[in-house]
Amino acid sequence: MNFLNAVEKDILNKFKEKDIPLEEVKLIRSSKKELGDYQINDAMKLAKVMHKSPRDIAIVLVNCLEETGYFKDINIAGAGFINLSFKDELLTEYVEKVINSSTKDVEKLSKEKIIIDYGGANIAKTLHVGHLRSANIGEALKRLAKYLGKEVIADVHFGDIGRQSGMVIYEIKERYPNLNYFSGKDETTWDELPITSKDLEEIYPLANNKAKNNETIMNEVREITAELESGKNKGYVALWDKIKEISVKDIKNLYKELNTDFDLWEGESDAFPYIKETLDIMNKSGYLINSEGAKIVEVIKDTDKAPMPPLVVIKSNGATLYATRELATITSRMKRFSPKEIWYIADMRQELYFHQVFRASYKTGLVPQSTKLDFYGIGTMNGKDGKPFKTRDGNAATLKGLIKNVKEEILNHMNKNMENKEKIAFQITIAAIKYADFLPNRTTDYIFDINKFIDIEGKTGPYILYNTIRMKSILTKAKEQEIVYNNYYNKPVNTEKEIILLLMEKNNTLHKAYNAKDLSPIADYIYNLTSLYSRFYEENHILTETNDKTKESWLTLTKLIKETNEELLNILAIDVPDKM
RNA sequence: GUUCAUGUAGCUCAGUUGGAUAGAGUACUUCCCUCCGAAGGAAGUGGUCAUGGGUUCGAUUCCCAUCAUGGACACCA
Repeated sequence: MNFLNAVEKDILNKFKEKDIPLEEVKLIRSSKKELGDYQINDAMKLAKVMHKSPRDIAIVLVNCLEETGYFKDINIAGAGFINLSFKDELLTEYVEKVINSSTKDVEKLSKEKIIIDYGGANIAKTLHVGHLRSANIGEALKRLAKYLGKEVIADVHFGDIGRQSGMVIYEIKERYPNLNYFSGKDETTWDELPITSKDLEEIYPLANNKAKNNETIMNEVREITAELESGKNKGYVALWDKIKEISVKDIKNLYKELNTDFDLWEGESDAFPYIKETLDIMNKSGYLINSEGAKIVEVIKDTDKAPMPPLVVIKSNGATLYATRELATITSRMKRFSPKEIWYIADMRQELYFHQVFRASYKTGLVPQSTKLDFYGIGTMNGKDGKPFKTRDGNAATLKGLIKNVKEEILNHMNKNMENKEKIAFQITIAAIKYADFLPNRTTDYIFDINKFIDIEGKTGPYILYNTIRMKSILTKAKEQEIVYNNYYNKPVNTEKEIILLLMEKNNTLHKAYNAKDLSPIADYIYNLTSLYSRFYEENHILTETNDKTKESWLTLTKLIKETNEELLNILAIDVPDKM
C-alpha cells in the first residue's frame, strides 16, 4: 500500500477508536511551511456534529495523532487548525524504501479492459495542429491507465469515408482521367497511382474549394461518394484503397514522431459490416422509430434541462451517417473485445453528439449498463484573438510545419559540433511541444500560438530535459569515481526535505490525473520536482562532497528523482536524450 | 431564444470534496559561473480572484442575479 494512504488509514483507525465521526482523513500539505509539513482541518468541520468547540476537538485529535507515532511538532493554531510534520527518520526510511521497491510506492487499480478512441485523423487530409491535443492526451492517458494496471486498447478510428473521399477522387479523376479506375469496369489489375502523400496534402483543400464554389462539381462529388460507399463502383473502391494506403503510411509516420501508437488502426469504414447487425438490435428494442421519414432514437430524459435532440440513425433518404457508423463501431468493439469502459477523447464541441450516441446505445441495448461509455472533451483550439484558429491563408496550420518551426528554434540553441544533433534536436522539439500542450487543463480552450511552443526557458519541456540530463550526468560521473549509492543516511534539511515530501505526493498526483483524465497535474508535478532539485543542485556540491555518507545520500536522492522524472515523462510519451 | 462552459498578475496558465498571508512561468529591476552541465539559481515589483448579492466560524471555490467571451441546439463530421 502507498505510504501516505497507509498513514491516513492508521490515523482514521485511531480516530474511530475515540469515536470521532469521520469517514476519511486527508493529510493536506501545509500552506505555510513554517507551521509544519501538513495540516488537518477536520476539527472545525466536526464542531457542528459533535457539539463541541473546534479547539476541544482538536485536543482529542492531537492525542490520536501522537499515538500513531508518525509525527512531530503537532500543534493547534487559529480556529482549530492542526499542524504537524513527519519525523525525520520516516523521511529517511522513505527514500530507501522507494528506491529499492518495484512498485515505486504507486497504488495500482483493478485490471479491466478499456478502449480509448483518440487521434481523429482523416484519410487524405493532413494532420493539422488541432490534432495535437487529442493525440498527446489520448496517448498519455493510455500510458497512464496501463501504468496503473489497466488493460488498454487504443483505436485511432480514422475518418476514412465520407465526402472528403469523393472530393479527392473527383480531383484525381480531373487530373488523370485515363487511369483505369475510371473505366467503370471491374478490372483485374489496377493502374499504378501517380500520387504521393505530398500531392494529397494539396489535393483535398483544392477540391474542397472547387466544390464549395460550384454546385455542379459538388453534385458530382456527392455522386462519387455515394458510389464509393455503396461499393457499386469498383474503380472508386480500388482507388480509395490505394489512397488510404498512401495516407495511412504518412499519418503513421507522423504519429510515430509524436511517440503515439495505436493497437487498432481501424477506420469508420471498418464498421460497415456491423451496420446491419446494429440496426437489427436497435429495431428489436423498439426504440428505433420513424420520424419525418428518418429513423431516430429519442434520447431526451425528464431530468434534462439542456436541449437534447433525438439521434438520427438513418437519413430520410435511407442513407447512413456519422452516427450510424459510430454505433456500428460500438457494436464491433463490444462483440470483439467486450470492454468495461470506452473513452472518447475529442473536441468539446462534440459533447452533445456523443451523449446522444451513448444514450441511444444503452437505450437500444447495444451496450449493457455494466460497460461505461465516457466522453472526455478537449478545449477548442482558437487563435490568439479567441476565435477558431486559422493561418493567414485561411487553412489550418499543419502539424509538420509546427514541428519544423520549433525544431529550427531548438537547433539555434544547440552546440554546432554536437554528435547526433538532428536526432537530439528532434527529441527536444517533441518534448517542448508536448510539455507545453500538457500544462493547461484538458478542457481549457486552447489558444494556438507558435511562441508558446518555441519558448524554451522557464516551465518548459527543454528545462525538464536539461535538468534530467544533468542528473544523469552526475550519476555517470559518480560511477566513474567508483562511488556506490542506493542508501540514504541524511537527516533531511530544507530543500532535501521538500523534495522527499514531494516524492511522497507522486501517487496522489497520478491518481488525481487518472480520475480527472487530465495530464496537467503530472506536468506540473514534474516541474515542481525538477525545480526543487535544481535549487538543491545549486545549494550543494554533490560530487566534491567530502563526507562519504552525505555524498551517497545526495546521489541516492538524485537517482530517485531522475528515475521519477523518467517514469513520469514516459507516461507523457516524452523521450529523454542522453545529451543536449 | 434555450442551454453548457469560461472570466484569477501586463501576457500564458495552475489553484478538485470551502481553510490561515491566492501560486507558477513569462515580461520588467537586481545579484550569482577560478568548482558537479548557466537551456541554470537567488531576490524584488505586479491581484477589488468579472460585478453585485446570499449561505457560514471561514468563499477564488457552493447558490442566485447581472455583464463579457466561446460552444452546442435531428437527417454535417
